[in-house]
Amino acid sequence: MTGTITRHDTRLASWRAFLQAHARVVRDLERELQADQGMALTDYDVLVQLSVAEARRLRMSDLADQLVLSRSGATRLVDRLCAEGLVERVTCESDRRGQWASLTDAGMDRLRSAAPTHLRGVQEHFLDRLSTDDLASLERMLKGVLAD
Amino acid sequence: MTGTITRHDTRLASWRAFLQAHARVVRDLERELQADQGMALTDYDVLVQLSVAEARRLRMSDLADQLVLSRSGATRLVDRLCAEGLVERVTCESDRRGQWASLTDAGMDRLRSAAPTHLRGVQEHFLDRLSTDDLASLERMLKGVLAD
DNA sequence: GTTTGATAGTTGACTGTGCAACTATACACC
DNA sequence: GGTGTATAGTTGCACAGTCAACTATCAAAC
Repeated sequence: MTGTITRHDTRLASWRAFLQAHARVVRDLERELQADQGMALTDYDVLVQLSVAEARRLRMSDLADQLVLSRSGATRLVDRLCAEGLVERVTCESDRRGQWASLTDAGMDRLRSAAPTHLRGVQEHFLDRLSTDDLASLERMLKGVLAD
Repeated sequence: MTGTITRHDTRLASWRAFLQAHARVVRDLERELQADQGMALTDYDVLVQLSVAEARRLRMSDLADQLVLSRSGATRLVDRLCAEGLVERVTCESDRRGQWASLTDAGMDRLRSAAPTHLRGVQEHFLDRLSTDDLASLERMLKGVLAD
């Protein structure tokens, strides 16, 4: 669009802040969730995605897309959660190649009990540091980054 | 600060956009840098950090902090870069426990040759999708998130 | 109905990263 | 000067995630 930038372009400061803020906040949330709930952040994310999905289930590929994870990554993640009884696999009737990852009641309970820790963290490390207006513009900007 | 939030708080949309935007952009940059330059994004980040540091060197712990990486992670990362000749370890004279990770000339060259690919990606996937004003507010907001 | 190409998901081999435990050095205090 | 505590960095071990190769199924073309 504009000409090529150099390593000293001042706009890169925003990019670096973006990277660092993400890394720090996620690292802290990860540690807190692990310490208080013995749960990995990715596992939590799966439960959230399934909990808001239609019929509390998602095709493996859609889950992978939501989590920005490779398909094999999704396979193994769901493997682990199945072993814990939080998720179950259901073969898709209309497309026999496919699998639903479906949230069990135990999974829903686990999500409910882990949520307070996680949400408190998100609030403390992220939301409370931004004004309501800021949060709105942030959402708008990042949706622009995500577009197409 | 404000009362505890629930999983349905509307402010969480900003948080989710933040997570997804980060994951998508970083995944794309990672793939492009790997494909075009055979280099991992983390490796690139090390070279950048060292290149802008005083005397082009950084103590292991400071490097770990900059990269938001564990100390063992930094050790192994520097191990790999030393093996490639892009970085070298220098024992710190004033504190014999310490090590400097120091950018070699080869490392500087490698950075210079990889930069165009990376910067083009950052521009395309991130910078060009935001206005100059947006980038400024973004930087301000994220520095607030990083504060203290 | 068979062939051809695309898609869904899993598996094997490998890599990167974290935590906990460890070694070595520094610093403070008696 | 010796003792105790903190800090810098590395290593063992475990585990999560990626890419490439594979199997099974679907859909289209003929």
